[in-house]
Amino acid sequence: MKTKQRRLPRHVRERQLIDAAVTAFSRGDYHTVSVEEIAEVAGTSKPTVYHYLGSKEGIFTACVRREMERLVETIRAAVHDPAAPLGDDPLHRGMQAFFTFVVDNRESWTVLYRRAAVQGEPFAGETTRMRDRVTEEMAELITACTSGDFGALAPRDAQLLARVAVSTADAFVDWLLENPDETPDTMAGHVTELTWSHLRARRPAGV
Amino acid sequence: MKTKQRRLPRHVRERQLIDAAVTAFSRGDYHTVSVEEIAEVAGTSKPTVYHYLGSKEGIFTACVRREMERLVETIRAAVHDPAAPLGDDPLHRGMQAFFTFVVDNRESWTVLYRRAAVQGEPFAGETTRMRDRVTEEMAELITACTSGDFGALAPRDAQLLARVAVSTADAFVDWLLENPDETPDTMAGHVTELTWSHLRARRPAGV
Amino acid sequence: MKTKQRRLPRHVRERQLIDAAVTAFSRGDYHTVSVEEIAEVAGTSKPTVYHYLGSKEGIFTACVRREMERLVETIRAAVHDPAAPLGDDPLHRGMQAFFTFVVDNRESWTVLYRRAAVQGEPFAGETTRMRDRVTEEMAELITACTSGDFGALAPRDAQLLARVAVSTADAFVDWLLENPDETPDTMAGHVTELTWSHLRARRPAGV
Amino acid sequence: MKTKQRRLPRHVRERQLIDAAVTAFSRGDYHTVSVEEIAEVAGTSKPTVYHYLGSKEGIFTACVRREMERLVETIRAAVHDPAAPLGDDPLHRGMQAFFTFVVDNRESWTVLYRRAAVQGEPFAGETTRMRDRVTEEMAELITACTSGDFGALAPRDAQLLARVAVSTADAFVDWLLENPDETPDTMAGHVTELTWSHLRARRPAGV
DNA sequence: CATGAATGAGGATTCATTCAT
DNA sequence: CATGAATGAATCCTCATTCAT
Repeated sequence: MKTKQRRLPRHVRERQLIDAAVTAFSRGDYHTVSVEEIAEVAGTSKPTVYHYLGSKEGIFTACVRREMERLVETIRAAVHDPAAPLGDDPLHRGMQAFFTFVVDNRESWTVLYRRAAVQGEPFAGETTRMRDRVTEEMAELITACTSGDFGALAPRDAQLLARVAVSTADAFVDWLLENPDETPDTMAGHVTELTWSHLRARRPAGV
Repeated sequence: MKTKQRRLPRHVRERQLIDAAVTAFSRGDYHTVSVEEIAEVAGTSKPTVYHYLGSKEGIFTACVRREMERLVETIRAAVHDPAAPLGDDPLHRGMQAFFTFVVDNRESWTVLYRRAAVQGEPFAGETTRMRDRVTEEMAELITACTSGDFGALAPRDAQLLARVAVSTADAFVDWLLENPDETPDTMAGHVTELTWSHLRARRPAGV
Repeated sequence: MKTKQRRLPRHVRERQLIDAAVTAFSRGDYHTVSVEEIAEVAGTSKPTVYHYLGSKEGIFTACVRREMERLVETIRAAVHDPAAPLGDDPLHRGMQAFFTFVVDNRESWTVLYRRAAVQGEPFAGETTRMRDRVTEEMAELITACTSGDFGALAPRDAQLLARVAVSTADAFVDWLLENPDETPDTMAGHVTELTWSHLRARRPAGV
Repeated sequence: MKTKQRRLPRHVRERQLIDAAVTAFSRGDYHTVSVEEIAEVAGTSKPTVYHYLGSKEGIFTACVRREMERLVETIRAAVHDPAAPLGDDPLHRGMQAFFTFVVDNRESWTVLYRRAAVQGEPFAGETTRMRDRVTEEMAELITACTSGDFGALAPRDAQLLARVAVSTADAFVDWLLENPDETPDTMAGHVTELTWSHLRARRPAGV
């Protein structure tokens, strides 16, 4: 039997709860997951969940917020990694970090990318905005990496490329799931290469 | 006043109902849309909806099934268009057909690609399977188009490419919505080009 | 066993439901009465109650509205009774009608006067406004009846008198409950007399 | 910042808590006010409240009990005021005391008269009984004051008069709130006068 | 066929109350 | 003593689904 840890300090319980919620929401739809279920996964009772996160919407938003923070932080750290060898492609490092995160935190990615995007929900506003941060991050990354090589990339083009990159990445997540011999690195390679090739195509003069 | 259409032949009524359901499901996710709402959009009463489609799950599945049929049919027709000029790229034609469909039937695409993907639902099995048919179609298309130029493309590679193509396409749908000056043709161009460039990258010997 | 009347036409059920709600709300507080309880009293299920009245607040408001309408109507009819003998005091007739109503509809009065007045509830705004209509009615009645005898009564005085009359009346309701030998007529006599005496006291020159 | 008062003698703490509870219960009805809210107003935590007052019902009852004690004491003191000039009407003094109390302790009166009256609550028995003590007090007062002038007033008549007096008084409370130029004294005058006039009416031979 | 009427089942939310520190 | 932490038990409300007309 799992020994229930009672009387936990606030921030520990809170983390525990969000962990549980991420797991739950990755398994099913916002509406399919009941608060009761989340409480069970967390090993607590419904009122406790409400006490800490306020409402179902609050639970969901908290998940998206926290996971997004983690993801963005991970990517940034990799991109700006001071220990990286000179001449190493930061775009590639960012992609690698991204894929590693996604593979190591599949549930997080599902919640972030698939669940947060549903329109017509009360929480749509906030979560969609947060979801878009990955794309923004990508766009900035791409802009930064390309500015030297091809002259300034139009912001709009960076946006489009970023979206393609993220979408592709998401497709790769499923792929990774079904093909265990693929690694985050391979995937990162593909996307990076794809992005560069796309860049070359859009800026033929640049080569 | 709403002119009630009584006594219509079964398949006509059924089509009307599915039309309504697609519209409704494109507005919100499975759980957000109530059967009552669907009945309202269709201009009938709930029992009628049940009479024709059996259950909410039945309604949803019927939507996905029908829209998928239409989409696949549209792509196939374009690819095998006997009126196409010789030397014209069938992959490009397929993409064009795809994007045109998506732009002209935004609701259908939303239901097909966004709503049908939710896991953890009773209907997940069937709709996911159907959703995958677009990818299959794409994979076949890619295989067919490339077999001549690069030698047989490994099925697995085709699969991966197809997924990337579809994901990218979906990203482009949002892009199209936000950038009205883009056209399905441009988008199709991008994806085709992307795919080819990816192909070249994977088969360096082919160039 | 009570044969449940199923499939009742809309307006019949609605009346039935409000009847039940009045009974229930007269027995306890807004919060003490559960919707389930109301449904039981009405011989239906909760969803039906919601279907017809929308929400608990809606149920309560509907009760107050309907009962207030009935009460005001009853008083007005008595005051303007064309069959009343000449020289008969309309104020007295109004009071009589009021007390008769209250005695015959004790539950209604409880809901109207005691339950509708609770401040700090979401419904407070509307119900308080309705509750005040009895006082308004009284004030008008008093003004009308006295205008001839004492010269115009200041609106403010009429207001105050009306409030006293209604308060007193409410006290009499309890009294009536505990003293079955008192009749609405006696009570009406007391209040009328009280009002007149108060009037005389406030307008000593008027006699 | 809230200065936490620790280690106060029991009865001081208790008084503080009841003060807070009266304030809270005057703002909303029994069910609308949460124990948490009371604790907040008192500047403590829920368990402390429970420690001192036992249960929500206990809190409420304690409020009613204490406030009733205070009110009755106030009236009695005024009625039996040894410093009162000879010939001064004790009934009037009592009324004056009553109104002054009510105006100075509006929250108390609200709790006492409006909140304690709800039937169908577990505590209804006790609080209603206490609430009735005001009326009893009034009845005794009236009996005492009239015994000399009109011969013994039947207890029943005294009861009825007392109720009218209290109801009227309550009506005047609202009136006072809305008409700041009225004073407790004026109000007391009205009620006294009203009572006397009622008495005269009931005992025509007495004049 | 078509529909107005009705409900079983389930989910979000709140709150009085109790421990363990 | 005092309190942060935790929950059992209700309560409001909604919705897919079924009859009877």
